[in-house]
Amino acid sequence: MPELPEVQTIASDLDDIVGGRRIIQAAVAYPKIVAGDSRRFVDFVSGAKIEKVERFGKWIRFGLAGPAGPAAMLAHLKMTGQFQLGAWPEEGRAWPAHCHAAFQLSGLPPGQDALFYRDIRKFGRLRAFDPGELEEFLRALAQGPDPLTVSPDEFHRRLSARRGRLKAVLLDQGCVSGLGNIYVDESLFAAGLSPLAAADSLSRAETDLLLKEARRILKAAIEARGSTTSNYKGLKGGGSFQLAHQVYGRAGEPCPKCGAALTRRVVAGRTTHYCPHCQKVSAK
DNA sequence: CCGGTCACCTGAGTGC
DNA sequence: TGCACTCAGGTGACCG
Repeated sequence: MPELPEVQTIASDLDDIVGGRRIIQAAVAYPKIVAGDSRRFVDFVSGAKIEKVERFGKWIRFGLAGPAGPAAMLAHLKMTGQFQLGAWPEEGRAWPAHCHAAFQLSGLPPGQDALFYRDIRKFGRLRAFDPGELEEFLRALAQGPDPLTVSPDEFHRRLSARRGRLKAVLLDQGCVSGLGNIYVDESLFAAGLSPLAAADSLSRAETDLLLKEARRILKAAIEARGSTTSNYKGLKGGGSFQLAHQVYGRAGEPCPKCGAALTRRVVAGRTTHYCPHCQKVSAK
């Protein structure tokens, strides 16, 4: 579900609401939602203090201080993952619908004392790490730099090193991390570049423009708390950036720049929205 | 290295 | 109403 702006919103809401609290106890209702052994996961996080919550690509990282020393919990929401507050489910009490893990937290009012991980499609995963494991996991993950902070030099270098289509390369989290289907389509439209262009065909001026437009869009989307098109919401509510989408979900409507009908077709296995008239394959 | 397809799951929307 | 079918913001495995 969520891409960089939505994950950023969720992580920031989490940091406000659960940062500094202790995990009194934890429970897992659907063990597959946890990577590895779910009882070890519960043992690992129980009693730990949540130091801070941050976005890392499309991952959410909970920094933990536990009895066994510093550690972390990572969450990936995939398509439909969410966090929400509710009442800690005592033994035998029903869980809220589609909730698969729960964390009872210190210092919250009764009835709102538990953080739930909810995920309709169950694609998301939670995982807990000690410091060594985390380092190894992040190394294996080999996630690319964040588009909000990558330098124009490095962005150009990374695109130039790849022979795939622009759409596929921007979706690859090993190239840059955080972009997904919506924001790739919106960024390519803003930069006037075709999703079908070869990534290594772009001039330096074109990669500079693409990065500049992607950042402008991502920042505006973060301001708007992300895009809500079906069921995304942060702990403090959903976002409104879907109202600013220029091409995503607008196939058949006139292009905001030239008036030609916007197209949709599958590129890199994903539904792709673009203007066939003003998104060019590169002038290099 | 690259692209295409499927798998992982459930629910919403559409057309008959 | 019901059923069949398609689609969804992600990613990883597999195949040619």
